[in-house]
Amino acid sequence: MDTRIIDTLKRNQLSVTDSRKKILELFLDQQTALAHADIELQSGEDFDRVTIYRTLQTFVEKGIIHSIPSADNSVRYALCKDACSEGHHHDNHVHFMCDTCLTTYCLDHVTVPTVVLPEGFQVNQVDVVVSGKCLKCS
Amino acid sequence: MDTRIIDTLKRNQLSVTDSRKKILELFLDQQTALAHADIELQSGEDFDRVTIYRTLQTFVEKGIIHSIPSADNSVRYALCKDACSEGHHHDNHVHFMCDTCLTTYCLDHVTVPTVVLPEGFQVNQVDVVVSGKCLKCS
DNA sequence: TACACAAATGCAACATTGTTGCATAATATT
DNA sequence: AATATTATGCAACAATGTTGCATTTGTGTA
Ligand SMILES: [Mn+2]
Ligand SMILES: [Mn+2]
Ligand SMILES: [Zn+2]
Ligand SMILES: [Zn+2]
Repeated sequence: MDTRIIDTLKRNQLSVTDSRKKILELFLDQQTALAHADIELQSGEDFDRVTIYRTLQTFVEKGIIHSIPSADNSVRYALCKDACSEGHHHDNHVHFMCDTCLTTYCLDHVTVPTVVLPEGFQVNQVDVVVSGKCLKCS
Repeated sequence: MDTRIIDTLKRNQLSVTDSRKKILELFLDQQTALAHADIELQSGEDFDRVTIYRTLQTFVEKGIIHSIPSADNSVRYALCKDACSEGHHHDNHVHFMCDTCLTTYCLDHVTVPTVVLPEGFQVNQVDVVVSGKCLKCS
């Protein structure tokens, strides 16, 4: 059942450990984004905070998850569904954060628009974060 | 010379205090965004950290400055140039954050595109944050 | 200008969040 | 099974953010 989890870890040359399996499982179970605090709470068996920080960092580097900017000093993370790889993220979809319940969604089917910048600015990545009321909170 | 500063404060029913004058001055002098830490450093005369937090919060509420989301857990702030007012921000321009020098720019002339969301999502605000290399770092 | 009221500041104490080094434990390789 | 490699947990620390309260400062009025 967790072959998908193990596969993902191995494909990314990561050793298969309890914390990595559990944290990756959380992301797979969830269709919304997770903050560090969410993981700390939901992981059940408690891993050290430091381990969670390091695991998230590793997953981002490997292109397993991507980070989502926020205006409230709490970055969230979500699974990469596209073909992201080490150092190369291609998650160009829009994110939605509910003002009420703070749930953050990856809107995989809403792609980020092209933005034309003034002369001199070199675009690396475009993040679009929409806030408002989600389906449940309307 | 600082009549503009005093005017802005009075127009927003804020009493004119040293810290508010100084912090607002910093924003007026600067064309880029400022994080809490920047203000603490640049304010010269040292105001208590708490005062800076509260001043930033007040300025955001009054529509004097707006906050800019980031993917690195450090929200930045910049002057509102549009007609923002208490509880009603209208800063619908794109922001640019340099990966190299971390400077954050308000691209006042680049307006955020319209984003069409799936059924059920109610849009309140759209934030577009572009990262890459700025003019100085190219 | 002096006074009284209202509001902002500074301080202390605390909470939360994030970072680093290192010994130990777990995993992968042979 | 033995070894080499890597991740984990712990401790100690740094940075960031929050709250209550006494004191100071600013504002409107006498
Ligand atoms: Mn996403
Ligand atoms: Mn701006
Ligand atoms: Zn919601
Ligand atoms: Zn730069």
